[in-house]
Amino acid sequence: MPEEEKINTPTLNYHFKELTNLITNENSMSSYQNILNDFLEHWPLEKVEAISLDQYVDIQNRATFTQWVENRTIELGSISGLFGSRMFGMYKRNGSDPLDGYANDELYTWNKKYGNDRNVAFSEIKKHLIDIINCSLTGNFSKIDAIPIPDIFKWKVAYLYSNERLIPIFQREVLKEIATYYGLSVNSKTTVSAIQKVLIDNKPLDLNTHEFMVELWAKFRPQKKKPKGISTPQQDQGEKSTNDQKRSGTSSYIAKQTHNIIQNKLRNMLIAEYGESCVACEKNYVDLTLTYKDTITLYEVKSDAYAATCIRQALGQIIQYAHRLDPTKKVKLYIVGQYPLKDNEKPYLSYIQKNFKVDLNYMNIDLT
DNA sequence: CCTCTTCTGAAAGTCCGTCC
DNA sequence: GGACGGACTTTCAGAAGAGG
Repeated sequence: MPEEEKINTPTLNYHFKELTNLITNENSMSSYQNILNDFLEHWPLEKVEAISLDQYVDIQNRATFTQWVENRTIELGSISGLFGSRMFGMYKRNGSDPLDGYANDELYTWNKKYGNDRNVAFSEIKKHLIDIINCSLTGNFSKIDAIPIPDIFKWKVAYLYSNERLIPIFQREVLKEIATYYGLSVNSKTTVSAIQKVLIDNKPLDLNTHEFMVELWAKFRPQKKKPKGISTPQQDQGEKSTNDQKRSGTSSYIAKQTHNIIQNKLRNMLIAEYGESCVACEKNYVDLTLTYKDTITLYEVKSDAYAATCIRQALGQIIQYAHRLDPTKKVKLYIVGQYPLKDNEKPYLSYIQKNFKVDLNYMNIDLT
C-alpha cells in the first residue's frame, strides 16, 4: 500500500487521551500513583508466586493478572492492541478456532516453546513471570531481555514492579526513535534494557517517570508526520490558561488553579515593569524567569495557604533550578505564594537567608 | 574457506469481522 | 462505537545454500 502512512490507530489515540486526562484531571482519584499502588496491592510477588491459570488469564474477568496489566493500568502505558492476547504467552479462546502455529487444547492457546501440555506450559510462563518481577524489583533489568515472554507484555510487567525506574513506553519503534534521539545507535541487537537505561539517564530531574513518559510520548508517538521539535520546556509558552492544567505531582485541582492564577498575575506584573522580552514562563521548568540587566531572578510559585509551607515546598526545587544558571550572572530567587509571611513565619525565612549563601526571598501575590 | 544471497520461522504489527 | 480476538502482512535474524 502506498503510503502515506497510516495514522494513529484508535488505540494509540485513546492511549494519549487517557494520559493527558490523567495529567490534567488532578482532582480525580486516579492519579497514576494511585493506579500503580492499586495494582501492587492486588499483585504482590507472593500472590503471583501462587497464581493459578484462571487468575492469570480468563475471559470476561477483569480480576485476572493479564487484565490488570493490560487494561486496568492502561493509563500507566498502554500495551493494548499491540500483539493481541498472544503477548500473554497463553490465552483462553473465546469460542474461536485453534490458532495456527501455536499449541492449542480445547480451551487455551499458547506458544509451543512453553510445552505441549497446558499445565506444563503455564508453569513455564509463571516461572518466567516471577523471574521478570524479581529482576525488576532488584533493578536487574538487563537480565529481563532474555526471558522468553513477548516484549510488549514483559516490559509492562517489569515497569509495574520497577519502583518507577523504567519508562513506561513499550512499542519497539517508539523506543528505538527515542534512543536514537538521545544518541544511542540502535540496531536489531539493541536490547530494551539498554534503551531503557538511556531513557532513565536522560530523565530531567524535575520530572517523575510518568511525566517524562507523557512528554516523550507526545513527542515520539507514532503519527503521520514526525513532529520535529514540539514545544519543549525551554520555550516560553506564553500566558498559561488557568484552565489548562500542566504537569504536576499530587496537587489538587484547586491548588493547580490557584497556582496558575498567581503565576499569570505575577507574569503580567513583571511584564508591566520590565517588558515582555525579559520574562519567560515555564522555561526549564521554572514557573517564571526574569532576566534583567545582569541579574536572573527565578520565581517559584506555590499555592499553599501558608507562606512557610510554600517556602518548604519550593526550596529544594528552586535551588536545583538555580545551580544550572550562568554562573557569571547574579541570581535572585523568589518563592511566591498567595499570602504574606506571618510574624511567626519570618524567623524561618531569616534563618535560611542568614545561613545559606543564596539570595532568596519570599513574596506574595494578593488574589483578592 | 569466505562472502553474499536466499530461505525460513518467529515475532511484531495491521486489519477487520463479531459481539456487546 | 469500542473492545476483542483471530487472520493476514511485514520484518528480521539466523540458517542454509551458492558461488568464487
